[in-house]
Amino acid sequence: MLKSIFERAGYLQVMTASSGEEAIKLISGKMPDMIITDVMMPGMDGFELLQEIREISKVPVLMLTAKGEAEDRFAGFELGADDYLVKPFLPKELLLRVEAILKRVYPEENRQIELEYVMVDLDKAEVIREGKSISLTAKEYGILLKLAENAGRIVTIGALCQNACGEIWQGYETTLMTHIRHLREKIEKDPSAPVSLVTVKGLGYKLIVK
Amino acid sequence: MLKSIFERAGYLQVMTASSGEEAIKLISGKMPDMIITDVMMPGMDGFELLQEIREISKVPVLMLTAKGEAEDRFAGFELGADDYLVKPFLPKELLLRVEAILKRVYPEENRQIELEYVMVDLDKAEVIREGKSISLTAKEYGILLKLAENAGRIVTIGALCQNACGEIWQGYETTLMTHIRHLREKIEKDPSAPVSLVTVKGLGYKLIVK
DNA sequence: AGTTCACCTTGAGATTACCTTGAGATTTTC
DNA sequence: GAAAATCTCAAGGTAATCTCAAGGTGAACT
Repeated sequence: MLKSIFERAGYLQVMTASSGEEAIKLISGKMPDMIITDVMMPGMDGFELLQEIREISKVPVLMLTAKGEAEDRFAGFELGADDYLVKPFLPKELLLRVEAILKRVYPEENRQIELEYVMVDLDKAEVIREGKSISLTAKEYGILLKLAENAGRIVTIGALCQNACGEIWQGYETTLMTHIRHLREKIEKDPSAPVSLVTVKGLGYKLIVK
Repeated sequence: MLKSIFERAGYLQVMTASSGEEAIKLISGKMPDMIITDVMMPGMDGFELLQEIREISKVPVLMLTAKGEAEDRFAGFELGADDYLVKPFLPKELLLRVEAILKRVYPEENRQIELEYVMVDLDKAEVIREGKSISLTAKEYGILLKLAENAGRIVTIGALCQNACGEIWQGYETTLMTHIRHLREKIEKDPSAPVSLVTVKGLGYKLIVK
C-alpha cells in the first residue's frame, strides 16, 4: 500500500521488504534516502530494525505505530527515529511528513562554496575556475563533499577513506592521497602549495573556505 | 507552562511572547535557536507568524495545534514548519521532539577553549592568538586535547605520555617536555613563566581555562 | 653554602607522514 | 566491444615533525 502511495506521488525508486531481516539485506546492498517501517512486525520488530540500521547509517527513519502505543514513540525517538506517525493516517499526511524530513535531511539549496581561487558547486559536482567549469569525478566529489560538510574543521584520513571506499579502509590511504592531489590540481593555483585544501600533518586534512 | 517545562529540563535561555507581534519584536532583537508557537492565537495566528519568520530566518519552528485541526498540519508543513504537536501532549513528548530537531539542525558545536592569552579551537587544531591562527602539530594536539578534557585538573606525566606514544612510555618523559615547551611557545605570552599550561611539581601538568 | 632533584631550554639528527609521478587495473560510456 | 575516463597502487623523494641528549635553572633540604 505504501509503495502505491509513493509511486502515485511521483517517487521513482521505492523498495519494499516484508520483514526486518529482508530490509537489512536490502539496504546493505544500496542505502536508500529514507526508510519507513512499522513497529509491529513478525520476527524482528521496528525498534530492533532501527537499532541495526543506526549501527551502519544515519539514514532518516520514519516509524509507523498503531494507536495506543504512545509510549513507543519515546523508545523510537530515543533510538534515533526521525519521526513517527500514528495509524491510521491519511496518505497526504504521510507524504507531507516524508517531504518535510527529506527537505530537512537533504537541503537542496544550491550549495556553493567559495574557495581562494575557485567556486565549488556541490549540486553540479563541478569547480568554476576563471569562468570555466571543471567537473569532479565521483571519488573527488565524495571527498570534497565530506570536507565541505566540515569546512574549516579537521577531517581525519580515516573519515575520508571511509567516505570514499567503505568500512574497511586500511590500506587505502595511498589512494586517497592521489585523489587529494587531483582535487588540488583542480582547486588550487599551485597544487604543491595548497591554501584551500590544507594538510594537517598527523591529523588529517581541512578545507579553508572564504 | 512551556517555559517551566524547558527550564526544568535544563534549557537555560527561554524567552516567551504573549502574541505573534510580540514574538516578532523579540526575535528581531536576538534570533533564538528554535521557536515554538501555537496555531490558535488572538491577533496574528501561528501561520502568519510562521510566514513572517520565514521571511527573515530559517530558524526551526515547532507548531502546537489543537485536536481536530488536522488540516492545519498540512498548512504548517507547507509553510516550512519543522514539526507539529497535537494538544494535549506529554511534556516528555515535546522535549523529545525539540531535542530531535535541535540535533538535526545544529549537529555539533565547535569545541573551543579560552585560555589566558589565546583561544584554542580543537576542531581546527589551531590556536588563535591576536587574530592570527597558529596550527598545532599532531603530538601537540594530542597532549593539549588530553589536558583540555581534564581542564583545571592535574594530568600525570604518565597519562600524557601514554596518550602521545602508547602503553610503553617509560623514557618518553624527556620528549614530552619538549612538546610541552613547544605548546607553551604557542599558547603562553612568556613560555618560561606559564600561566595556562602550569606544571605541578612531582605530579604532572594542568591546563587553566578562563 | 652546597647538594640534590625535578623540570627547563636548545639544537641537531632521525624519523615519519605526506607528496609526486607514472603505469596498470577497473569502470563507464558510446 | 572498444575507447575513454577514472581509480588504484607502488616507488622514490622531501620536508615538517619528532626525538633525544647535553647543559642549565631554581627550589628544597641538609
